[in-house]
Amino acid sequence: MHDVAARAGVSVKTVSNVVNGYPHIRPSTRDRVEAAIAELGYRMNVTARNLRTRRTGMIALAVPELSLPYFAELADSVIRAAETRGLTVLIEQTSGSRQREIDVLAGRHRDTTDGLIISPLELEPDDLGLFDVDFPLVVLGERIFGAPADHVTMNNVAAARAVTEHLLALGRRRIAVVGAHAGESVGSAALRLQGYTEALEAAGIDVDPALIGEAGLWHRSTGAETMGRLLDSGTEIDAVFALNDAMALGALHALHARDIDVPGQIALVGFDDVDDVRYSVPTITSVSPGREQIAGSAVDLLVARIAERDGDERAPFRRVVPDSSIIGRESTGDVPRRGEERVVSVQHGSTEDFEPLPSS
Amino acid sequence: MHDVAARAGVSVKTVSNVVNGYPHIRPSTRDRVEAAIAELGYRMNVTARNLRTRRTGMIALAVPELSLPYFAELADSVIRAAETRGLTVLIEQTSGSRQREIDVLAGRHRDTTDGLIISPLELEPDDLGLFDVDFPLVVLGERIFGAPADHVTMNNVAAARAVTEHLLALGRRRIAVVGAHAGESVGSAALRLQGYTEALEAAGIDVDPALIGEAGLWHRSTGAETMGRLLDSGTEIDAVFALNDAMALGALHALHARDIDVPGQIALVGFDDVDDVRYSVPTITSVSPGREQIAGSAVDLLVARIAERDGDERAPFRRVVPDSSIIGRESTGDVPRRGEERVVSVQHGSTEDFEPLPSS
DNA sequence: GGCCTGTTCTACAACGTTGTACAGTGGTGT
DNA sequence: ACACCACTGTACAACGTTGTAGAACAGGCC
Repeated sequence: MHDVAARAGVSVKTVSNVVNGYPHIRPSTRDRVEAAIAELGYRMNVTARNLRTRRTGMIALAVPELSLPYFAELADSVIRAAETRGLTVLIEQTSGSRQREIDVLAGRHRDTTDGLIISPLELEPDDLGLFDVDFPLVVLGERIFGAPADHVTMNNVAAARAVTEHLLALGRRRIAVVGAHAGESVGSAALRLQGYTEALEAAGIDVDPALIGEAGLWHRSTGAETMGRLLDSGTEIDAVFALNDAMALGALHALHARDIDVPGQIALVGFDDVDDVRYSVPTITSVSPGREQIAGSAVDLLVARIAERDGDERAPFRRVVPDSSIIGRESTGDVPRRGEERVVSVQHGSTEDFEPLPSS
Repeated sequence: MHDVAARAGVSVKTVSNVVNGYPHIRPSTRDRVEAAIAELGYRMNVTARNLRTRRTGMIALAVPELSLPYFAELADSVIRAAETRGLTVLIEQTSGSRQREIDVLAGRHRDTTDGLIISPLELEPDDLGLFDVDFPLVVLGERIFGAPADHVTMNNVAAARAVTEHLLALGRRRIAVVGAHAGESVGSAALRLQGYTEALEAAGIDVDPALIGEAGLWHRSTGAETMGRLLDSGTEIDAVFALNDAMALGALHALHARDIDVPGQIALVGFDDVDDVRYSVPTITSVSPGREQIAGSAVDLLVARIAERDGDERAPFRRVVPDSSIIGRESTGDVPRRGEERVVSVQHGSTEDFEPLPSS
């Protein structure tokens, strides 16, 4: 920058002003500076600017694992959303490690990023205090409610209820669940199970514990195992609600291994609407939680908090729930021809302010 | 850092030395400094250090899209490999845009990262000049050979040949290909097709153009379409070699839609060994290109180049080809029981120095 | 003419580290 | 007794940018 200034016959600060688009610059000066920049092939040193301005133009995204399709697609969406707002994304894999999630919240990337979007998998309501950080933060997911940070979450209960109602409407009565977490009252598992329960109760059907299949990690393998256990138990089953798509794919695998026809004998529904379920055999009906909206809202909320950083006004914490919808496919016999799909129902989202819960 | 120094009664530089583990420090001094750090809750400003040292501890990874499972899994592996070496990874999605790949090579993240690992999808041998950059660079993939940078690539020809030989050994004679790129002489498509051709010729079988299915983008959807076209063409087919797993899954979908039994009527093999093919119905035999090794080698090569930056010695450019193997599964009838898998064959990799090709 | 406002540019001092050069201090070998 | 070395710590000047304050000038208004 010094060299450019010398060559253009102006001060260093003027070069800085030109580069940053400061308006009050005589056109002739601007041209001279730009010419000098071009001739010398000058490029701004981003690190120095970061140091001086205390901004980096990067945000961190902490997700469990990219090898899980849901998070890979989420990361994809967040990166695109950030890009349109001029931000770069740094991805941190927490790998199902509680300590890694704590590290990230403790500000592992505080200096190199302007803010953090985290999708916690291991932290619990008891850890609410950890979310009281001094940098812009947006929380994703259903594990943590009431943290002192903006929150983007899915329409879990409503969507799960709609899924169950849909299966009931199709005449299914013995609806198994794959992926329950016994004893949990928060998290996707609990909320989706709640929707399931509500739908059954509304229909006057008792929840049969024999139909509730546990699965700790929500992977394809655990989905297959859990489905296998349910089938081997001898319980009568005519439909399966897998609490996410990975498990639905695993469950499908287990059903296939036992020569059970889907949807002929057993109907199957997943959750997340990842790309995979559109190409499995048969294709799987799933809940589309509004991934683009989740990513877009998360980035927007974070950008707003980053902008807020300079002043001293703090907007109230905000919770965003995007619209979700059930995409009917072959596994529920919802489509006339193979490969087709149709929106079976839509659950409307919402946006609201909330008060953080006190942390212990 | 000033405050810490004052509190500990030492100079700022001494604090710096303590933080950076400089050995010649009296234990008592070290203790005082560490106590002061703890009391004040001091944390080093990474940006300032980056500016001063011209190192960031971050590397960039440029891949087409995270929503493609192969790249999501690759990113996962690279992140883990980098982590064990104390590096953080910045992911750049090039989204199948030529311009984005050029931007990254032009040094979009030059200041914020210490080096770049790029997996080009759009750049061609004509663009070789773009790879002559002044920062540490490692190239992945089969599109670019001879660039002035270290290169990690798969054992494409050998693996494809082995796949084809395996299908021949199983008695298949009408082996279709899904995903060919007509007219290309570089890239995964050309190399894998070459392996296919070599195997057929070695077996004294003519290559039938009617069996070669084109597919531009290697997605599930294109795999399904291409498979559909091949089947509708009426050509006799008893095996399919999909040039990647995404297309294999799409092809499986198309086969299922026509009630064709796999492997009864048609055997199916993919390439990449992504997690998906272990849970499809049936499970799909695939080439495992050694993803962990690719990621590990790429990071190692980059780390070596980064270390080289200070001195003026330059090691010759290096090409690493990891071992690959064929994992036999249900789609080729290679396993006795459902869900099992076995290594059908292994192709050994190599490491060699090479001279870059002249760029036009 | 004097005052004010707006434009254009500059000088200086940060931002928070680390590299360099050097100054003590104490021990060792001759 | 002296030179020499290893250890321990310090002062200063960078790294490359931007915020701040203000100078110089022009034009408009009373």
